[in-house]
Amino acid sequence: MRLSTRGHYGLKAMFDLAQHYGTEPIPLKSVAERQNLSEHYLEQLIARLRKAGLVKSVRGAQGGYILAREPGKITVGEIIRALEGPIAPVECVKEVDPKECDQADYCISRMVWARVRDSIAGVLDSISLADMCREAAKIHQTKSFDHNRGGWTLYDP
Amino acid sequence: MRLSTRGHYGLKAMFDLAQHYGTEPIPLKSVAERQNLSEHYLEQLIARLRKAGLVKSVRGAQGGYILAREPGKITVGEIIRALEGPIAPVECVKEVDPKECDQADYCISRMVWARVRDSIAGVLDSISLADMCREAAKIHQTKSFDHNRGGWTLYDP
DNA sequence: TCAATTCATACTAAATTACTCGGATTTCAT
DNA sequence: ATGAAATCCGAGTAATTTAGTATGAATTGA
Repeated sequence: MRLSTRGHYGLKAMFDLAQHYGTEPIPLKSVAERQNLSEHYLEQLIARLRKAGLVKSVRGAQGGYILAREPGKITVGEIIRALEGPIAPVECVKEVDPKECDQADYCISRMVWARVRDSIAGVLDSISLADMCREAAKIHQTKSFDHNRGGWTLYDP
Repeated sequence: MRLSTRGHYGLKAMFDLAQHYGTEPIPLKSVAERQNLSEHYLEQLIARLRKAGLVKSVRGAQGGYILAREPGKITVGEIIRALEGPIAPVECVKEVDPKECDQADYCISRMVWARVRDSIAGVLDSISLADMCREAAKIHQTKSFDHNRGGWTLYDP
């Protein structure tokens, strides 16, 4: 029940783009460095995301990638589906074009997997990139608690 | 986000044993036939289930397998963990012994996967083999609705 | 014009999957 | 006792997937 690195790394990259949303295009190189990923591998992942219409590219020098929509309007579910295909613990309960076996309508285990699929999709579709950014901001605040002063410090990059 | 056939087939086999619970030991051969699975492959899967204490074996002629506990006391979650290992969409949120990366405590995508893991575990741990048997009985009833008589027929094997 | 970038395709080593195969061992039934 | 029915065990293997790397062409701002 594992995600491949495609979904894992791809989400990291999209989160990185979300954190820089509203500025210039972000080159993959910097995404790869910040998230500690292979740039060449990321290229392949972002190609899928581009084809799915989740990011836009700007070619040439000073080019890079920007989210195709604002972070609040892109869900983790869309990202994962673009990278890994339809959510499905087993083939016969794929969200689109399921390959049903001949016992499909009385196969009980199939119902279990359909429930798992719905539960996964429910979580992924309920989280947007904006949610992740908010979470990151919250954590950053916590981490900058100043133990010497015994109080909160302002984040000032 | 796929389950391997281990979990998929293994659950089918356990469900089959559950439907025959309380009788003689069930040989793998018959399980394999009913569930349409390779007997040799099932042997490997059931070995894991036995080592996990979920089934008991009876060796020799007229031998076979029986559930180690009644179907109501065995959850799908236990079965899947025995066959596939700890539930974890990504390594860093494994239920036991997670391999955390150095950014573990401020990695936001990690939190997403932890929520997915909990959601999957929640579903799997909430379904017992007895639940599946009840579901099967319900469906069988529905399927034997007699459209000619316009009423329900009794199941009489 | 050059350096930074995206874009596209092909290749590959390693791991995993989904089995098969062969045989040893145990035990019931006759 | 013997044979058939079973579990048990470990090795082997073809196909697929994974997680990249390699190479180079095309695009574009400074």
